[in-house]
Amino acid sequence: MRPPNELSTAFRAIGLKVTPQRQVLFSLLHDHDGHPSAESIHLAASAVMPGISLRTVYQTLNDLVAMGELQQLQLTPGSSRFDPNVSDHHHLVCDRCGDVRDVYVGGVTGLEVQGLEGFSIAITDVVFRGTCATCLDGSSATGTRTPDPTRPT
Amino acid sequence: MRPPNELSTAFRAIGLKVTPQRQVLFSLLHDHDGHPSAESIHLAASAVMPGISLRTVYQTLNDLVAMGELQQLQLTPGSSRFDPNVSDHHHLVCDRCGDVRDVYVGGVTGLEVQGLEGFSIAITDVVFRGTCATCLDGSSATGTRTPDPTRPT
DNA sequence: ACCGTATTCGCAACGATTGTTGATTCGCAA
DNA sequence: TTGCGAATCAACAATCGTTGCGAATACGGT
Repeated sequence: MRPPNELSTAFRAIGLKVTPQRQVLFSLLHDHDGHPSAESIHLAASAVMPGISLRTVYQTLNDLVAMGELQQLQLTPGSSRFDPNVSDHHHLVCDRCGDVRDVYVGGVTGLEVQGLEGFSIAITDVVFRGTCATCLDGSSATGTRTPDPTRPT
Repeated sequence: MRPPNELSTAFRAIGLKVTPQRQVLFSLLHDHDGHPSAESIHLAASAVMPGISLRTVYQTLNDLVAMGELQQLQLTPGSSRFDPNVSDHHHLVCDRCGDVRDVYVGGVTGLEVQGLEGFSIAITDVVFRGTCATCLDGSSATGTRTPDPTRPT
């Protein structure tokens, strides 16, 4: 994501207004290197600007996604996550704790794809799923993901 | 996915029962080469067995996923899709019509990943996003995806 | 055939996200 | 500086996809 001041200009350029709420979000997202959900962004924004509406957060996130300043990720069932990093990178997803991290991957353009049949590729997303170092250490100590309670163990 | 008779055996082997509803789903999914949502599976099942509950469809889909007979995909916001093809393949997603197709990709193991830091990779998913041949032809003729109605054109 | 237990179904509930409406405020171009 | 249109908020309601719950039913090992 571009820095707040550039985003302000970009917003104005397409007829969107730069409100205090949006500025708070700009700055929060710009300084964020994780993959927050809308809910957690709202939480963080509320700390800085009490009373900011969740509705407003969604609105602005959608605008940023539409402008290509933010990437919306669907890595797990449930909520979307938003990635302020729009450079050419990919993702690591921990099956245990649900954590998401960025990785840089070489050789993506060298993938041999069979069966394209006229499909025009715009973006290639690579997602590695497995277990993160933290979860490997504690081995089930730090995991937040709960197992299926409907089936016996 | 394995054929219905093998699935029946597998279900019994782990203490799950083989009901008429499940047999319908087994056969429907086995003969399916697409990426149906739970809803559309329920629709197809209803044609064969009127009155089958959506709840039951979800239950069985979850069981199949847990057994590794079915792959659950999160490719777009909204509903999950289920892929009866569990062989080593990847996906093509059309941004316009939302269609999903299987592709076979070579060179995945040759990807150079930087920043793993102890992360243990279990699965690598590659998703190509772009425009399918059908949507390229008609160019907006066949697309089902609707643009954002809240913003002027 | 019997019986325990899984399964079914319908409905309610849930989390995530969007629509609505109306009053109020506020950004920003002219 | 002024005026218009946009944005916000509050307060809900609504939607979508999915799961929890409880009573009735049926599978399948013995």
